[in-house]
Amino acid sequence: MPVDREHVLTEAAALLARRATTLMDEIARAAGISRATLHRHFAGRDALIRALEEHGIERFARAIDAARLDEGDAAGGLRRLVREAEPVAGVLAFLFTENQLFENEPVNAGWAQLDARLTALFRRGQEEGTFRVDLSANWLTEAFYGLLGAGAWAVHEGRVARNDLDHSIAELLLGGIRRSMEK
Amino acid sequence: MPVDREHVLTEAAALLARRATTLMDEIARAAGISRATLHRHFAGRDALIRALEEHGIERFARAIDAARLDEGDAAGGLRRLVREAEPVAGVLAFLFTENQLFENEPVNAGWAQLDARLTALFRRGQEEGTFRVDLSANWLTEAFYGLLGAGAWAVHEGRVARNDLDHSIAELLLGGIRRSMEK
DNA sequence: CCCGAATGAGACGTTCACGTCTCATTCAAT
DNA sequence: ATTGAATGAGACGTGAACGTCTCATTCGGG
Repeated sequence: MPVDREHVLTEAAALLARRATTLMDEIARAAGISRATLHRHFAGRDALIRALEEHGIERFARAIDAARLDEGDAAGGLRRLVREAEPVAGVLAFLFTENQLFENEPVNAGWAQLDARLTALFRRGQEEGTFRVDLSANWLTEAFYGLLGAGAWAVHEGRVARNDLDHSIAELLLGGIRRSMEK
Repeated sequence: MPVDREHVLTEAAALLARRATTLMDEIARAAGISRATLHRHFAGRDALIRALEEHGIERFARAIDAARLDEGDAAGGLRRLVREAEPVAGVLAFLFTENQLFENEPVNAGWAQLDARLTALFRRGQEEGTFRVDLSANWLTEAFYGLLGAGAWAVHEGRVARNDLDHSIAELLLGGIRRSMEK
């Protein structure tokens, strides 16, 4: 059967996110293929990482598109974003935690653009008066990545049900831990 | 001059959190010592990682103690915890993101205990009625680590001022992004 | 001032994962 | 059934980082 490139990248991201030194052999086995085949599809470890970056950035960009951040109120956009980005969370977690990889790389540009779109969403919410202004849009962007990564990991470890993930992330981000009267 | 063990560990954590494959030589240089001296103080790379785990767990345990999680309401405890844990955030970020290191390790026990203390705090808040119950205490614990790590990273990258970090983390966790009427 | 301890610089051998290659086997399409 | 492509299993050489060691130098206490 032909190798499912998408599947390989997903498995690789899940492993690499939590142990950047994961062996090529382990990645191959996790993806259900042999090390030889892994090398046939990705020229080497570096090429695999690059593919991971490209793949993650592209999928996340599509998720942002699908979330239609400009429509409706900012909170709704954020909820849609969480839902759309959830399948990419594992890859994003890897790129986010290990993103010193980009140093002096052109890939950086693509990443910065995605950051900018997120930041714009938060800024819009602040300007519309629905998001608090004592937390900077930059920080909210970072927090988004952090929570998404933590969520992906929690699901992977079985501490959170995958079905609850969207709700757990979006609600914590929007409403916080404290019980609120206005809901 | 004598080697400042604490300083070496802090620098090592900062580098390793971003790139787990950081060379021993780079760690040594970042700490301002030679590779030879680094090896004189830590038997090897593994020993350095172990020391990092031990050090991080111990410092975080002290932070939890200092936060007096049992006193007052849960929200206050969480605020104090964020403040006390902030100096350890860099080390914790490394341990949290790279914590597949513990597999089948006794160190795991120490971690589990810290986790339990955090989870207990969130559960207490839920039982007292001040924390929402639609987000599990386990998830809140994971989210705490995620946000702390993201915060440490954001400060390191200059996207958030260190002075704002406590407030940024604690307020986002407690109140969320959405502007609330009840404050 | 002297002496011991600690450090820096660098050389050296070893280890281990990587990347390449070969060969047998399986799979899919015709 | 046949053929070509893709895969799995495994061997092999290479390279880079590691850990150890030596020697000169510096630092700090007596």
